[in-house]
Amino acid sequence: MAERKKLPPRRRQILEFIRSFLGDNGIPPTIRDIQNGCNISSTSVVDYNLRILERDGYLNRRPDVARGIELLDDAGQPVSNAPKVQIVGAIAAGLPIPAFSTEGAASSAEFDTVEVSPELARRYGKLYALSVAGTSMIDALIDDGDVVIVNPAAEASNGDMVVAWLKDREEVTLKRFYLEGDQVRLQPANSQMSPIYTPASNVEIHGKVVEVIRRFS
Amino acid sequence: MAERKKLPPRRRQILEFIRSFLGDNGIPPTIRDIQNGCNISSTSVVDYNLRILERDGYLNRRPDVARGIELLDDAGQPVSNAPKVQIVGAIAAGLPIPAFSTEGAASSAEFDTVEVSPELARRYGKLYALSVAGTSMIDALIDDGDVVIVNPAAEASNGDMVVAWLKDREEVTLKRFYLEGDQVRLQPANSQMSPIYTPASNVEIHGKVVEVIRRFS
DNA sequence: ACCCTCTTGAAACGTTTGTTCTGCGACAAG
DNA sequence: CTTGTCGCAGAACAAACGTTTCAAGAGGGT
Repeated sequence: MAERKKLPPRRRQILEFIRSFLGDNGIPPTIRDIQNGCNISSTSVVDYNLRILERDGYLNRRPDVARGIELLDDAGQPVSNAPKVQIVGAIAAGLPIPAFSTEGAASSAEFDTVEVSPELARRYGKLYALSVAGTSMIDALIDDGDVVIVNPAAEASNGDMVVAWLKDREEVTLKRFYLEGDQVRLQPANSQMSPIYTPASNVEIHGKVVEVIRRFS
Repeated sequence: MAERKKLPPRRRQILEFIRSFLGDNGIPPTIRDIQNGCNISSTSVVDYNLRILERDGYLNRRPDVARGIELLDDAGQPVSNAPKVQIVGAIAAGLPIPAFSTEGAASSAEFDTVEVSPELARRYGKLYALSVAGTSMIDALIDDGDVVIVNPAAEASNGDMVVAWLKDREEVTLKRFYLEGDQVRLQPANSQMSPIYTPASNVEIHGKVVEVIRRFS
């Protein structure tokens, strides 16, 4: 059981449709939803393929239950509908963020992801995440291994924690943002550290930090 | 529309049942699921009450669709099936945690809650959360306002971040736990701070910290 | 008493939806 | 050629499920 072989296009299509239907509607599709969504001529074909997908561990089916399809992940666990945020790179002392291009790579399994609470994803739209390598952000109470959730769309207001790109130093930091005339003050969370003053033209705001997550073990 | 009045017991019961059914099965219940689950004698009674619940903004119904019930939150937004963790109290310098009784209060709306990623809830079973008041945990890189997710069931192993109750001081701290003979060493995350050494009998481990969440704005 | 709204009860109806049966064509192995 | 498996097609069946209708009790106000 649960032999995850390579999928024929038809079954890949069905699986993909179930995923998107679940995302759009919050409930699993019926056999006939799948039939229409995948341009299949008969419900028996859908049933046939679902049967195989179940045998191979891609999903569970509750017999005689409407919309009884339940997707499984690689570990055979029920898949959650929690939004996943891509970890687009690591942020480290003085190092630029690799692969920052938010567009282009529409591939899904390319990056690591973190699950965030649906509430977050609802409040802000598109989010991305950065993992923090090293203790360079320790003054912002952010440790090695922490994950920072960033809202790229937002305009920064005074007092916001932002991901700031310093052009002259070619480095990224997490600081509180204050615009003072045409100067920018970047204030570490730790008030004992001194702030960075720099011309506004030297600063590129890459986003607003909305959450920091630290996992143990 | 969406007049959220006080609910009669029957409708409260139905709403509660839908919530728990959704948590247990991942899909919404049918009319007859509700009928059986709430010991109601007729489907028309269920429909009658669902109709009112929809009018008052507690849920949406997709007409003629099996399991077409969608719960709404106070803001009229679709409610997520993300697990919610109760914030059972605040943890502050030297202050005991109020209302630590994990049992007893089975009421749902009694506490504030935080949504956590389903993955967390799957890995550990029951979780609770503490909000941190004040900067007493700053040495553990935990700020004022941070929320700490705790697994109460776990046995603490050396190196785990734990919620420790110090009987003699009558206070709670977050430290890394090391059992050394019959002594316990509680090590602050900040290595510049000195650890606490105390007899094992003086320490009560209230749980293992599995995640720290910091929200901005 | 009457009228009114809210709520429950029983049953039936019709759609939605999962299931099953039979047959067909493609293709590879023996 | 025969056999077997895989995938598709069409149709019909049966269970699940939302919906509707009609009736009646419970309480409150006039």
